[in-house]
Amino acid sequence: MTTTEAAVQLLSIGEVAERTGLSVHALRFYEREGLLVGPVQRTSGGRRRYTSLDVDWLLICVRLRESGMPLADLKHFAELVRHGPGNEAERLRLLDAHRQRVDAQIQALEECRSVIAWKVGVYAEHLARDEAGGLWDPTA
Amino acid sequence: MTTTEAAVQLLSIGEVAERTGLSVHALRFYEREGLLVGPVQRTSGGRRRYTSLDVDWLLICVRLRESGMPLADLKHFAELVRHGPGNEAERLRLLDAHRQRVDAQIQALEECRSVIAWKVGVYAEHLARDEAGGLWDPTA
DNA sequence: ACTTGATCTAGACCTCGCTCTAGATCGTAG
DNA sequence: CTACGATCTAGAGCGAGGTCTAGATCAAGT
Repeated sequence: MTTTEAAVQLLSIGEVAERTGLSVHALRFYEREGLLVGPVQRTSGGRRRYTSLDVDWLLICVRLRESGMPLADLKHFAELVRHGPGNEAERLRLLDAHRQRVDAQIQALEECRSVIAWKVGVYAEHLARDEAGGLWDPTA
Repeated sequence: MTTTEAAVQLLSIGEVAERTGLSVHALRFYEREGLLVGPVQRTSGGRRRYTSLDVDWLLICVRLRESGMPLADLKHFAELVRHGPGNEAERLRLLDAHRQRVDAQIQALEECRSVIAWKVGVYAEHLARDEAGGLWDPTA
């Protein structure tokens, strides 16, 4: 037990695709675009080997993307992290700003949801009564 | 008081843009794409005049778009409405399916939000203590 | 009549975020 | 050794959803 850590779990691009939900194409694309924190290791033959840290970062990327963060912001965040300690305040600002946007998004969606639900109700009631006249009034 | 209804409120495209938040370009685009329920009236000179029903429909469109409904679905919905009564069941299905997607979206966003909030907390605490070592661990 | 600003049409163009292709190479199983 | 699937690079292509341009016309103020 000297240098050989029991399985440092290096994953192929295909395996990472499975665990992150990103396609292998997207993974290569993200790398090209500078969205990763560090350079991905390679085998002697040139194949990518991802560490679990790489995967963790990608999982965070997935969450941020799902919640609507543009790739440009993600790239900015990755750059901050890449440049190491000293810019945590900016990272915090970036993330917190995004969190606020997510909050706003949730609120907007909830408003939409209630408008839609109300309209669903209108149709449901209409169908229940089987009234065939006087539609269309878009407001009711 | 015979035929002259007191101001049927016909609006120009610019006014409609203001009240819906859509650009005039987008309004013309939506029309071309068949997203409107009826043909928009025109002045003798060829300028569009929107009724308040048109505006109400557009406001609904805006909500549906905001909540992620693709233009194709919106078009489908518009077609159903255009073809008049008799297909309310399908309209209901369409809207209700969308409502379910919105619910799922809200839930997903809430999960993202909590992941982000947690990470914000990590940075905030880190900054509060002013510890400069041992970052980066993407999981913590 | 003249100027100014809003609107008109048709169609080119743009950004975003991937996705796909071609053609070569790697690596493992038989 | 041979196959075969996974991966490699560089770069083209795509779908969604508008946005913008050019050049003409309309309408209102002076």
